[in-house]
Amino acid sequence: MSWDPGPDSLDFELNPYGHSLVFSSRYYQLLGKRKDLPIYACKEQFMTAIEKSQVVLVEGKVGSGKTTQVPQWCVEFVHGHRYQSGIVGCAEPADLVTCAVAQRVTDEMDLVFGEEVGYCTALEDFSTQETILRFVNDSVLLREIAVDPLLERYGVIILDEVQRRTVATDLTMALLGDILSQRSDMRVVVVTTSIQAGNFQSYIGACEVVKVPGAGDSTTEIQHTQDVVHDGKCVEEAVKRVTDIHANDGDNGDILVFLADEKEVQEACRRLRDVDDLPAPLQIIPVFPSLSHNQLHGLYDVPDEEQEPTGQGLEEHPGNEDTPEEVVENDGNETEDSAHDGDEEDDDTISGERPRKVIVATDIADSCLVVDTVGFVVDSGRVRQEVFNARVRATQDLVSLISRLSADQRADLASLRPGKPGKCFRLYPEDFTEDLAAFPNPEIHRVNLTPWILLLKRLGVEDLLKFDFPDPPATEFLSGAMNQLKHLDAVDETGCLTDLGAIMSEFPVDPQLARTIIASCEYGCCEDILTIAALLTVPPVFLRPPEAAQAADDVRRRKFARAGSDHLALINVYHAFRQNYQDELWCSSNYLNFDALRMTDDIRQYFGAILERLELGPCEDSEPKTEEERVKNIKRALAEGYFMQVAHDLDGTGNYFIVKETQVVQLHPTTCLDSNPGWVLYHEFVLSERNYITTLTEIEPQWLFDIAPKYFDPTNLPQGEARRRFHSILVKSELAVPGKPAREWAGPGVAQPAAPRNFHSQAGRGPVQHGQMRERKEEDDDDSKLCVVS
DNA sequence: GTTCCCTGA
Repeated sequence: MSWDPGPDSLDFELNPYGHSLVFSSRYYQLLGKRKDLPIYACKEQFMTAIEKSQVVLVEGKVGSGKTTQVPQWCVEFVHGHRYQSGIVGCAEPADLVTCAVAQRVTDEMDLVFGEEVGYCTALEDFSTQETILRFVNDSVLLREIAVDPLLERYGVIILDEVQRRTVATDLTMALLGDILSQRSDMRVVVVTTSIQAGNFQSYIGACEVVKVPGAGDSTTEIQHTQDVVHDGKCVEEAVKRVTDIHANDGDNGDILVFLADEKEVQEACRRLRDVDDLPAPLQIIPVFPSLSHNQLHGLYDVPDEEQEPTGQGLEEHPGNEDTPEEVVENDGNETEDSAHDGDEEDDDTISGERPRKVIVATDIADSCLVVDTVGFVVDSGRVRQEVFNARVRATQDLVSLISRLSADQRADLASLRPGKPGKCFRLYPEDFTEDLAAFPNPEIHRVNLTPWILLLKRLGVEDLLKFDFPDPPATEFLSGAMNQLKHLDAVDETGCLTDLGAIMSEFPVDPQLARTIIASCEYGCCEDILTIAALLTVPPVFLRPPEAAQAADDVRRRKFARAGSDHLALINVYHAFRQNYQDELWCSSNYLNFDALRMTDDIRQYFGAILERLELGPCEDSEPKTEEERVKNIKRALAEGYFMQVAHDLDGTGNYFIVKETQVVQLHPTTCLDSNPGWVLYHEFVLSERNYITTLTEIEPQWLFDIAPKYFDPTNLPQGEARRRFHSILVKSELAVPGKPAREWAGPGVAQPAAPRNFHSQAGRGPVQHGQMRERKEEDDDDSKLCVVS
């Protein structure tokens, strides 16, 4: 380790953690601000608590400084113990926040971003062996448990924003209980805006509790509308409210607007830019989760070169800063990873009068991103969330009302300016607040659990009913997930992980897709399936801007459509993108998402590296000889994973039946299919105005018997058309045993599950070894063994 | 004749 053990107090003049031993003036400048944070008064209490207790629960309102200060205190703790138990890991619920907080904390500690303090998200690992404080995305931490079951590199784990109740945080909290019992030297710090949001105290049991007193010197005045504002009117109403505030409320605090989703945010920003009779210019800043952290332009004031005139010794922090009036809790300080690539931001600066900011955000800004120059909040009270319908196994994106906790947090954000009161305008009537749920609904209650359950199985959880979930999901969710995993042969009849399931769990994708990737080795179409898998994993590649919808449709169908398969169309897009030198302009003129396509290669190579590591690869003898055979093999490989997601044409009118669910669905209009094939496999079933299945490939029903004979045994199917059809297919196929009545076809010896396949994997070579996950860069260079597709 | 993606890398 490259730092010297030093004094335990950060107030000492030498930096105990960094290479350069003397603190910069910037450090003191930030320290002054840190001392004003409400949480600063709790430091001693916290340090005593963590010495004494394995688990510390910290509760504090938004803006109290929890997210930036607690990790630093934990570093002091592990430093004091000479890192004997490990370093500090801090789990955050979103990538945007993970990186932003890491940058801010690096700055406050006067260290080097990516060295002593680093971060790790799905896409990036910006940390080293020397890192002592590592911010990680919560699902990345959960996956780390698979390779490091006792999380031995960490002496302290911080779970931040626990009240958001992401699946990954919930599961990690449950698993940590077990880890702590085996590691008496480890500490866990649970950080939340509200202990009540999950009965955390009774869930955790014995622990020390640190409650941060409220800031208290200013409160938010809240106004409600008289009437309900309907979904379609929210954007308009919010824009009107912003222009009103700007025209009439002179104290010039910034304005923070909460809308339901990215689409509304973009729409509101567009309208605000179009308003032409403003008394003074506004700086419009959209914020939503899929922004990359270097797109948070202007959220925090960034003087860049123009530092406060104090600046000596700031070389280590090019571009990192913020103004004195800003405290950032989780904040992203602005910018772009200066440390990554030195990208310069030429934002407006706050020299003199800066324009008033209007930050238009989704719920990601409820608690994770704090801007303390805000004086006005406009809250639509809504959020768009994915809701999984376990009965029909379909996702639905619904706009729902936020919880009272979120509503209160949003209001609190209006009064973080020292000594100045704030105002919150809620776009809903006052009596609505009584109908709001008190706390956010845990995500584990509303998403498809199949991938998460596979991960738990991989982590050695035997009995899910006995697993200590903070809030157990409905048994319907658990059994639905287990059934899917059984059909996929990922777990056996007794619920134990199979060898195939262990292999599937290596892939950071849905189990169906993992199964398809593995199957592609047998069908000699790895390269094509890896391309499809990568494209199904990145954000949608086809764009459809409202003003050019027709043109986008035309291009998609003319240039990329391929008979009978949207999946094959994706392959066409990928190759066309490469043939056109991965050109951004080419993408926009073809209505393709450049950012998504640019990510595809990395992900594709990563999946390929997993196959290699597992010693799974294309079988030479299964290489397709003809184009026709190649297409057929791709489709069959898809069917190996997605056989539970097939639908058949009911009557030639475009109404399709989902085989097992007796649901009638339509093919989504964006499909490239130009006719209505008899049988299709789909990637997703979305419930919206109508029931649609999307990303489709035509298949032959006979394949389904080969792949999953038991699943498609007619006697297991509901009464109806699908059953009749399978019956007749079966009669024609050689599987039919003459003279036996149909209902016995599923009997022993006739339609057994497919024999376990040889996955070319060496027995006993299962789990990933620690560290392999990040070694891919080297591996990738010699994957020449995988064939290249024309 | 029109869903949005919190996340895995």
